[in-house]
Amino acid sequence: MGRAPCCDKASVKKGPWSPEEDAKLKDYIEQHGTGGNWIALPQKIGLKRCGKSCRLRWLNYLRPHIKHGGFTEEEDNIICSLYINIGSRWSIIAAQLPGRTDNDIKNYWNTRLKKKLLGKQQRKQQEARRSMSFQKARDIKRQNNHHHRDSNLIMFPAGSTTLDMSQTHITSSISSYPYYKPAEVAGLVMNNQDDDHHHLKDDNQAASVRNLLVKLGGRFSNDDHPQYPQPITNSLLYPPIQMFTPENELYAHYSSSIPCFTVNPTSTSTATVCPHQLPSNIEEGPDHSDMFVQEIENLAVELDELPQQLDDLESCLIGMEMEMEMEMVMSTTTTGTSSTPSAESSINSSWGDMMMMSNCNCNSLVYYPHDQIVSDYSNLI
DNA sequence: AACGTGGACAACCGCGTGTGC
DNA sequence: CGCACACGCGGTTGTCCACGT
Repeated sequence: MGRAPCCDKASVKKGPWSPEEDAKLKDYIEQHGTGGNWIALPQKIGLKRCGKSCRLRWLNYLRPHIKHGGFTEEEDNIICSLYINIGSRWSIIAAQLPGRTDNDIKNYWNTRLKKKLLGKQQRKQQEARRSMSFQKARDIKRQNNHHHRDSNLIMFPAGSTTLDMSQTHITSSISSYPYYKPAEVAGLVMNNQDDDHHHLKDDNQAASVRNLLVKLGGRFSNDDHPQYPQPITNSLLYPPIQMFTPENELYAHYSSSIPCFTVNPTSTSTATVCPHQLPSNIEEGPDHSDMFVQEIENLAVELDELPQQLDDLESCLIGMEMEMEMEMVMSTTTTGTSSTPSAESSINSSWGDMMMMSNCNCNSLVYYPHDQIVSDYSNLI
């Protein structure tokens, strides 16, 4: 049992409207109105059209004061702004633009505006990445120092060695730097209006993003470290003052750092994704397929830029190693004590091989071995 | 000139919602 | 309350046309 059809499909005409049909419909409605019943209207006029089709034709084309094409810059801005805040609710967006129909705006968005916006974002991202790649590595070091002051814990990769830095007597000479936030670097932290639409979709979006990242080979810091139990869904979304949609957040983090990504700069949960971990068969959810394709394309762009960024990071890491060694020497000299052999060994063997990623709440830091990333990238190309 | 391709736009379809009985 | 019906919305598909080969 399906839904009853609104009209006899066999006897109604489909396809483009002829000028004669337009004239009939327009004349009738201008003289008599719609009569409050679109289904009965075509029979009254003698049109072999479905009532819904008549309504659509009138609303989108024949109605007075309808504008077609020629969207202004101001209209573009309004559409973009509203889309970012309320999503694809075209009728609401159209209500803010006199003379524009929802169908028109929808088509305009899908065919032009979306591409225009993405192009702007990508250019912005590339500029931000280039100017920040060097600064990023320095911030990493500073963040580690900051983290040291806060929790005295550093989480290491494979084997998950946990150092209690309070026992190592290593003091930081840099103590006043703010935490590194990838999304701020990317310039994509956007102000968000308090909007029900997002609150309604928050949990689903968070779950979708998390699943997507996991499918991409990502993992969450609290997956490995259950000693830091963290709520996943809400932690991806707050504070609510910051914009969160799968599109811009994924875009921001896939594009803002290599080769690991953070889901949300303010989250207590960190996801890291390496391009080499892309599985061969990805099953994305139907609701994010467009976004997913876009992210894959973004990753391809990222891969092109990896060599230069790896060079930059390598240079920084060498500097960081030297600084670290000097700090240890100075600390040993000034305090007359040294770190425990095991801790010192872990530092020396791991520090230079790390690619770091951040967690702004500093519950844990997640690292990827530098050699592995270089090796995997070489295999990829 | 013929053909293929992609973009832009128009129209359709299915489903959720509101309303009257 | 439940049902039937019409409306409205958003996603999808179809059609036309410009452009490149």
